[in-house]
Amino acid sequence: MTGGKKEQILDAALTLFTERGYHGTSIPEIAERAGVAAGTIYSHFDSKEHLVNALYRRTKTKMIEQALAGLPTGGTVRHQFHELWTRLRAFERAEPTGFAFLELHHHADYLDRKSRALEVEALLPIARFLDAASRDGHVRRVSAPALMAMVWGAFVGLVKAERVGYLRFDDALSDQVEATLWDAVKSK
Amino acid sequence: MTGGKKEQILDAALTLFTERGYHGTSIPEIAERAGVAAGTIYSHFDSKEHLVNALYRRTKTKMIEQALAGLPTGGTVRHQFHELWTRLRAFERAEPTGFAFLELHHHADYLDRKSRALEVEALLPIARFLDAASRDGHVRRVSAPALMAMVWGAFVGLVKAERVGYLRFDDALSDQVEATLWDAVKSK
DNA sequence: ATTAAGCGAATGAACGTTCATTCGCAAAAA
DNA sequence: TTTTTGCGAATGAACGTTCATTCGCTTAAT
Repeated sequence: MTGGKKEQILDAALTLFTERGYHGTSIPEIAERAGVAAGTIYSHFDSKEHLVNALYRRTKTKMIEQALAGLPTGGTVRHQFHELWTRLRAFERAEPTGFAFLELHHHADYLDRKSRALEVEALLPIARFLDAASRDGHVRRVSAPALMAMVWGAFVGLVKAERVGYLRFDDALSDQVEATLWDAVKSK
Repeated sequence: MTGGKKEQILDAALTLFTERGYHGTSIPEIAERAGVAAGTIYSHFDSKEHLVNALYRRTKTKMIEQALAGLPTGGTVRHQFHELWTRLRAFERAEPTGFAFLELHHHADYLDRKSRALEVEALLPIARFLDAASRDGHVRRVSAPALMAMVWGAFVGLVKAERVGYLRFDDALSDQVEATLWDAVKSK
């Protein structure tokens, strides 16, 4: 079976790209951490650029499946928001390095067309949710992209603050912040 | 005079480090963009690492002076928040590349002790503002670091969304978002 | 005439990538 | 059963390139 080593390489690359960035990580370093020879990486990926794109797609797809796809369309808008928030946080808890990797490599210029297409696909469920909520007058009269950027930005801000040691993003804080942001977003 | 070329080098480095990252930018590239020889960079900075630290400090100091230092301590808390928001946005408008550079290089491992000390110094005025507001019961009973991370994160989220073309962060939107965030933060 | 500033070719280390070779194992031959 | 053959996966030394940094020289200033 060939899957074993390929996964090892992707896992090693995830850690190193997240810690030191794409250009700050060398192929020999990835090979060493993965426990394979440098040449082996090239029997699984055409180039360093193909590797980072494969990793980006694997990680982003996981996030879409676990956090964004199949959000409930029924129930109250508040409940839908709760579901989105909870799943997003669950994904970040389960895959903190993956989440950080996606943030760090967002719109990087070595991402190819296929990877960029995934970015848009990820935003679609949120955009649909906000559009529906806006149409029904449940959220503030602020443009959907702006609300999205605010809420997403706040979430990322909290995750980064935790990573740097400024706070602990535990369940209690998550509930408080969710309530705070909903208060900000909901129509008055 | 030596200042002319030094500034040119710093300006070139700011643009390139922001566009391609620290490891993605070479010294010869910086030299070419600055219109100086590669060797000249080394008569102004000991190394690439010293250069990025000098640039970080120059940029962060500007942001502290223009946006964070000397915030009003009198007046209503709402007015203080308005002042903070307005100055932050003014700085980002005046120096978009500088703002992006600081975001990108936040807590990077090639920053030295002096540079990291500036990060804390930058946060002090905001922390003081939030502590005072919290003591007087004007803001939500959520920890100050969490409120800070949320508001800062939302701001950064909007700036990033604009850079990528998802929205236009104009005065009207800025006012709407400021009001929205204050609504979220203020005590109920 | 002396000094300082700037230059850019030169340097060695490290990079991404290649490729001749080896390895481990399953199927075929004995 | 034991041996041989064949093959894809894995290896790591070696390649050309690019990197950060140095240094002997030229130019300009005093």
